[in-house]
Amino acid sequence: MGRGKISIERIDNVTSRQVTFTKRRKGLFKKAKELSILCDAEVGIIIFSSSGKVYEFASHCMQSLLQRYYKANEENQVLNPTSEAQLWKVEAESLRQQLEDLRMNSRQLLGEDLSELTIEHLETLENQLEMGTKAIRTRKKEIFKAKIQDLNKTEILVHQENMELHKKINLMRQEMSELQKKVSAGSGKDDQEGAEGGASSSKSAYDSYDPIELKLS
Amino acid sequence: MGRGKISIERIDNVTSRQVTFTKRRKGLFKKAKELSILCDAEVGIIIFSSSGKVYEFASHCMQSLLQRYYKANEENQVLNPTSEAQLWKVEAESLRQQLEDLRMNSRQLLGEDLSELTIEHLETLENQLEMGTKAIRTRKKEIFKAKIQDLNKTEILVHQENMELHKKINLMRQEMSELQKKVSAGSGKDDQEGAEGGASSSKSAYDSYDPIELKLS
DNA sequence: ATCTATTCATAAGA
DNA sequence: TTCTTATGAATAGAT
Repeated sequence: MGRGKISIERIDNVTSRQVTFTKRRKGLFKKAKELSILCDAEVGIIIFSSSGKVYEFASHCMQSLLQRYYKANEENQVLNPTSEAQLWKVEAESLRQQLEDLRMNSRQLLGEDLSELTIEHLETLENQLEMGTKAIRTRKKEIFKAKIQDLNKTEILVHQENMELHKKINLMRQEMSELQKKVSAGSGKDDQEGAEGGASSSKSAYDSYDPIELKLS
Repeated sequence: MGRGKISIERIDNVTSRQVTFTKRRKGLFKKAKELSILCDAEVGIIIFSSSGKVYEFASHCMQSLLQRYYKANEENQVLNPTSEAQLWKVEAESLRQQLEDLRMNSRQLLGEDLSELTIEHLETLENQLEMGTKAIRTRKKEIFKAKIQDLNKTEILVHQENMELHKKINLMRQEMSELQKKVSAGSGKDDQEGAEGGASSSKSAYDSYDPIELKLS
C-alpha cells in the first residue's frame, strides 16, 4: 500500500524511518480504536521508538488495563509487580512487628518501660540479666586468664634471654680480664692504668644489669 | 476495505463480531510487528475480548516492555507496581538488618555469642546489664513500697474499726450491768442467779476479744 | 503537511 | 473455520 512495495526490514534512512514510524503508529492506533469499538474489546498499546520515546494508546485506561492484565496472568506467572509488591509489604510488616517486640524487650532489659510489668515479669527479667552478667564475667575471666598465660610465656622467654646474656657478659668479662693481664705484663705503666680504669667502669655497668622481674597483679 | 464500507460502531451480530475480532486482531498484530521491524521500535499490545479473554503481542518481551514503561513513567506516576515492590523490598531489607543487629545485641546481653567481643565491649555490656538490674530492682522496691503503704492504710482502718467495736462493747457491758442491777433489785433469787451466770460468761468472751496487731516484716 | 498511485486489509459471500 | 474476492483503507514516495 503505497507508491511501491517495501520489504519488512529495518529502514536505514533515519528521516524515512521517522516518517514511517509516525504514519504507521497513527494507523496502528486508529486500527486499535476501531477494533475496540467494533468488537467491544479493551485494547492497549505501548510503543518505544528507537530514540526511546514512549507512545501509548488505551481504549479505556492504561492503568486499569494493566491491572486486569496482571490479574489475568497471576495464576500462570508467579511474579508480577503487583503481587510482588504485596509480598514484600506483608514481609515488611511482619518484620516491623518483630522488631517492635524485640525493641520493647531490649528496652525492658536495659531498665526502661518497666511501669506496666508485674513483679513476676520483673523477676524473670532480673534473672535473665543476672545470667547475662554471669556469662559476661565468665568470658572476661577467660580473656584475662589467656592474657596472663601469654604474659607468663613471654616472661619465661625474656628470662631465658636474660640468662643467655648474663652468660655472655661473664664470658666477655673473663676474656677482658685475661687481656688486661696480658697488657699489664707486656707494656708500660700509663697504658696499664688507662686500661684498668676502662675495665673498672665497664664492670660497674654490668653489675647494675639484672634480669627484670615480671610480675602480674 | 472489504465488500462494503462499514461504520465504526459496535457490531451487534455476535458471530460477525467474533469473526471481525479475529481478523482485525490478526491484522493489528501484523501491523505492530511490521512497525517494530521497520522502525526499530519496541511494541506491545494487550487486548481483552468482550468475552474477557486476553490476547497479547510483544515485539520483544511483554515483561521487559512493561518494566520499561513503568520506569519511563515513574517520575510522573507516584505509584506503579514495580516501583512499589522495589520500595517495600528495600524497606524489608532494612528492617531485616535492624532486626538481625538487635537480635545479636539481645543475645549478647543474655550472655550468648560473646566469643568475638573485646574486653571493652564486654564491659559496656556489663554496665548496661548492671543499669538494667538496678532499674528493675528500683522498680520492684517501688512496687513493694506501694503494697506496704496499702497494707498500712488498711491496718489503720481495721484498727479504728476495732476501737469503735471496743467502745460499743463497753457501752453494752455497762447497759447490761445496769439492767442486771434492776433485775436483781426487783425479782426472785432464781432469776438473779440465771442472769448473773449469763453475764459472767459474756464478760469472759469480751475479755478474750482484743484488736489484732498487724505487723509487716 | 499534503497528495496520489499503489499495495494491503478485510467484509461479505461461498 | 477457511478461502475468495471486491472494495475501501493505509501508506510509500513525491511534492
